[in-house]
Amino acid sequence: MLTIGALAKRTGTKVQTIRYYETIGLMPEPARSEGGQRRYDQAELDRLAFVRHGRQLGFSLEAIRDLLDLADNPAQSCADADSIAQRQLKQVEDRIARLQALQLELKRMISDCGQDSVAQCRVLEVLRNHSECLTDHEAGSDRSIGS
Amino acid sequence: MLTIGALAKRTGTKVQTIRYYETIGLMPEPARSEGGQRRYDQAELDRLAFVRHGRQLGFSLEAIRDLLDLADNPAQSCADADSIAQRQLKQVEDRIARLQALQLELKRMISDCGQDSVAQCRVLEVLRNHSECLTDHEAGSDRSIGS
DNA sequence: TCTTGAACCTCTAGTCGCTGAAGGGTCTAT
DNA sequence: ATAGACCCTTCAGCGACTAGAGGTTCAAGA
Repeated sequence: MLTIGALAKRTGTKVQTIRYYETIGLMPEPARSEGGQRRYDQAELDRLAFVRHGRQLGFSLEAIRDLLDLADNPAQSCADADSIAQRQLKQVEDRIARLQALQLELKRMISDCGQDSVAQCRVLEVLRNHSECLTDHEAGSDRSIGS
Repeated sequence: MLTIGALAKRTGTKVQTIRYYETIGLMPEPARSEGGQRRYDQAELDRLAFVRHGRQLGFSLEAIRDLLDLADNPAQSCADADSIAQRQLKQVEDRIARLQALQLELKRMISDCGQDSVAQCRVLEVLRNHSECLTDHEAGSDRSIGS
């Protein structure tokens, strides 16, 4: 029987994060000690490890919820899990492409900047004039892979 | 004199976002019509364009605030603007590296999955066993470039 | 001049995935 | 018995918006 602190240490999660996962129903309500403290067993440790690993791979909590459901029903086809992973891969690839365009633009902007006075600064100039950019960098939404 | 809607359209920004920028002091309080509606001039259009372009390049609003200050004081050296841009470039490069590691892991995970039953699903298996991963993918914080 | 309806206003709350802090209670080792 | 490390709940905050409710203003057409 693990305390929440021990579970946190073993999975590299913060204590508050575990409680947060419980409030949103991603982790089950655990057993409690006499005094009301949470006590976890192996199944809960496994589940949390699964969640954390999914997060490290950039899956959203919603995606992880779906993957957990699949993992809990071992009879059915794994096509669903595959398609969730495919979607995630595609998102990662899109993000990489977008970031590489930004990287190019930033490099160009910086290398042109001779660190003169602000009046002729390339960095500021480029920000002022989008037309000096090579790419569109419209940028869709991009948030992910927390901590 | 532009209405907020016209300004939004010209800069590709949502109306609410402009008002949000005003509440956090990134955009000045504009003039108002008799009836109390916001009215913008060219200087404000330029400023908003600068902000949006900075966002597209992945700068945080804090970084943009600093860049705006620099742009407003054209006498001083542009080394500061340069270093803000350098920092941004470094962040982008780190993010790319991390995403590429994820990409590899996801690809490996997916290609091993023959879409059999969930019991043997590679995707779920990999999530269960971090030890099957090639990389550490510890992942620092990663959020950026909202649109 | 009146009316329509699109666009504007303020204010509040929600998004995602946590994180931190306040103000307490519990557990365990000495 | 007591110290102090750990645990509890609850609430607020982060960044950068986004959405909605409920009301007002504006410009154009009849």
